[in-house]
Amino acid sequence: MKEIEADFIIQHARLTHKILRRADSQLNIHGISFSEYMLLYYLNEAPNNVMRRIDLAEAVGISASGVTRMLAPMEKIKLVEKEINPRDARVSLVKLSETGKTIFAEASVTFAHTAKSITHALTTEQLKKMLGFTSQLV
Amino acid sequence: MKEIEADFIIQHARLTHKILRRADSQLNIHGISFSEYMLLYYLNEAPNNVMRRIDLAEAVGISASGVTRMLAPMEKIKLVEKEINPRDARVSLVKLSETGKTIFAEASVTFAHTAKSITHALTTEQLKKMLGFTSQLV
DNA sequence: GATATATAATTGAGTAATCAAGTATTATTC
DNA sequence: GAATAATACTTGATTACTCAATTATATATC
Repeated sequence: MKEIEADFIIQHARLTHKILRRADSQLNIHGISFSEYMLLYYLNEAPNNVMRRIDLAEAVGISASGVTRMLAPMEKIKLVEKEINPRDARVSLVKLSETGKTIFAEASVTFAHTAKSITHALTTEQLKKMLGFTSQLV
Repeated sequence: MKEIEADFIIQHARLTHKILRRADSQLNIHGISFSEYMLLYYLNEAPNNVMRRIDLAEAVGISASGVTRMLAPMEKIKLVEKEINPRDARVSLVKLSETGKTIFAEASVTFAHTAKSITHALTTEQLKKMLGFTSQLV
């Protein structure tokens, strides 16, 4: 008797690689990687498009130092801007710039297309169910 | 109106990071990473515990060169062995060693535990359904 | 059966992440 | 209110990959 839980994790990992390859190569057109897209995604959702770096790390699922390293080039090409938190000088806030918003909007069209092509085997109903399950595990 | 497909991909990626962190830190006890566990997993499933490097790459979801780089240390500690394919000299086969089998068996106990702890929010029935959906996307 | 094309694997160079340690600031405790 | 602990972030060193190019072999085509 096989363990379904372990099986699920293995299959999940396989799917991850497929998604990553596909999304990365498609988003490449907009000059961003999938991780960068995710980062922009969370900034776009955030109130005032501002987040603390540590919360961004938590959201995207990478380490604090990973965020620092990812943001450096994104700041250079002005996708995001650094802001100070007057209440707490330890914190360095990240804000989605106008350029960032534009790029994100454009990339989102591509991403939606990629997402649809990956999930086309499932009906909306099935996908909704699956998203519900996934959310319970995150 | 939000795109459910895109949402699903984002949630999937979040779950991936959670799984990876958890699995890596747990498997660490056995001296292997999650990718190494996956590699052993596919070798363990393979007939005669032998696979071509390129098929291993495809299974695990990394590049051919990634496999070469991953296997080097695993060969050194004798988890796997190199074998020649007499029919095709381009191919270099990889075989799960006896040590590898033992380590994999031990790590599988840990991994099953990790997998259960990640998926505990879902019933077996739900998980079965989710695995079915995931398989359709891979 | 020689030439062109395809396949399997490796290697060099580069990138993206990690962890551990360090800095700066804020919060807690006595 | 001084000392200790906690938090947010950055940096150095390392690791785990990637892609492009290379080597070696096998297959297809003319």
